[in-house]
Amino acid sequence: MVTKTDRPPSRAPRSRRAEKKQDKRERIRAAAWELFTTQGYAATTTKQVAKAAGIASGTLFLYAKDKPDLLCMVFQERLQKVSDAQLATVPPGSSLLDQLLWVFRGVFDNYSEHQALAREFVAVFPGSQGPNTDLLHGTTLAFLQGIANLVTAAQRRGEVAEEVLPLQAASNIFALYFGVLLQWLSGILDFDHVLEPTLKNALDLQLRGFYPRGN
Amino acid sequence: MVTKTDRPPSRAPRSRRAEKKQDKRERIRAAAWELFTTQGYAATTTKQVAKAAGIASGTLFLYAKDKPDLLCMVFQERLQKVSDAQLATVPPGSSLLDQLLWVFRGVFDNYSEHQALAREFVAVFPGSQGPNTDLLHGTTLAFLQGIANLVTAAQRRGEVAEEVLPLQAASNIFALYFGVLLQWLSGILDFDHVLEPTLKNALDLQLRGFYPRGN
DNA sequence: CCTTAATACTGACCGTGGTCATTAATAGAC
DNA sequence: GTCTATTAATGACCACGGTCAGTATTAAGG
Repeated sequence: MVTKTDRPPSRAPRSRRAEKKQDKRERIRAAAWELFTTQGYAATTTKQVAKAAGIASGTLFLYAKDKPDLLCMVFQERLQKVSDAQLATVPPGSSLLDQLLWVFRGVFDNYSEHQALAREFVAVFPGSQGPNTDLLHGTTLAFLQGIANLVTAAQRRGEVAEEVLPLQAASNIFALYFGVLLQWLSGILDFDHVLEPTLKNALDLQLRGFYPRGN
Repeated sequence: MVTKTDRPPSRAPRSRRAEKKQDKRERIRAAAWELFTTQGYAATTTKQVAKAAGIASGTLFLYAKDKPDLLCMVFQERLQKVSDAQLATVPPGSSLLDQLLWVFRGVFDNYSEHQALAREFVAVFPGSQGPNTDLLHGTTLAFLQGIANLVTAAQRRGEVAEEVLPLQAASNIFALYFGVLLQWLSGILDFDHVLEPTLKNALDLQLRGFYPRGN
């Protein structure tokens, strides 16, 4: 019998260690999500998360720099998924505005499922650091690129002027989205008004600048 | 002698209490600023601030809800001043873009004088609550209105289309400014590039949408 | 197999922000 | 002035996030 544990890690180092580490990561993420959503972020102690994940209290901080970074870990995965899902299913025939609203609707809906936690997240994210926060920044960048791609496509359709730089446009759009997100989660804005008048109006005014000049 | 402590607080209740309270507020603000700027926000304990202000540790939390709110207290005053100063001295003959850059230059310069602390501030501000944070929100609103006024003036000059809503415009502009601020203080952006290419480009693209449509 | 180096995990420990029962100060009524 | 009600200030106290010296686990070489 030559089989069984034959190929020692040919390239992908599925070493015992790496496997266990990945396992723990997942357990931590799951435990944090569960506790944060049921008890709230502030009311959950890091030691509770550690215990629920089956690790010692100090071990947690080998996987997240601190509590904020832990929260980012949880959201990184969710945002990654939504962002990919929405960008992949953009209605092809629609205007750029409608496509953007489609994308952001997905994101906002995702946040709204756990509004309290989302609130903590946006409160914490701008000042957060650490490996998971870095991951999240990467996700955000990919999202930005996705929006830029929508702009490029709109240019091909002649819907947007050639001289508009797609990434610059995406950056502006993202800033508007983020501003509305902050307003909503600070309680200044009600969820019912987020997408429909508020974000739409903001984007409308920005997109005015995209159209080919009326010559 | 009918003088001396004659008028009992006719309207403005300059009661002994209110006076002392105001005094303490100032002492706390001064102490916090001094310690935060010299030692850093994280390295300064609330008890240090209390001691430097000449009050007991617990008293501090009668004037600020928590440490973040204390930081907001410090910045509220500074931002109020800069914002007023810049809005009051806007170059009258310039384009809207130049006026906006004038205003934001003042704000950015102000932040850059204490970059490390500014960083902590923007990290903490979005999630902050409490009386001082509320004050700061008021200041921000006034600033927004100031920008809206610039837009209105530009409309009178025919530089901006009539159908653009000044407050909507101000809101979009502010979102762009805030985005750049976050980028800078997260280290993504160098200060030398903040105003000149980055913010200017963002505003340029937004202002395109303001101009009266061609023809 | 054994040995050694490297990596991962542990949990007692510490300083902090923030609370709250208690005490002090002030305002107003008489 | 004295008494009482209200508001402000105090600081001992506590739970938490985060650290780190010590221990266990795994990988690699012989």
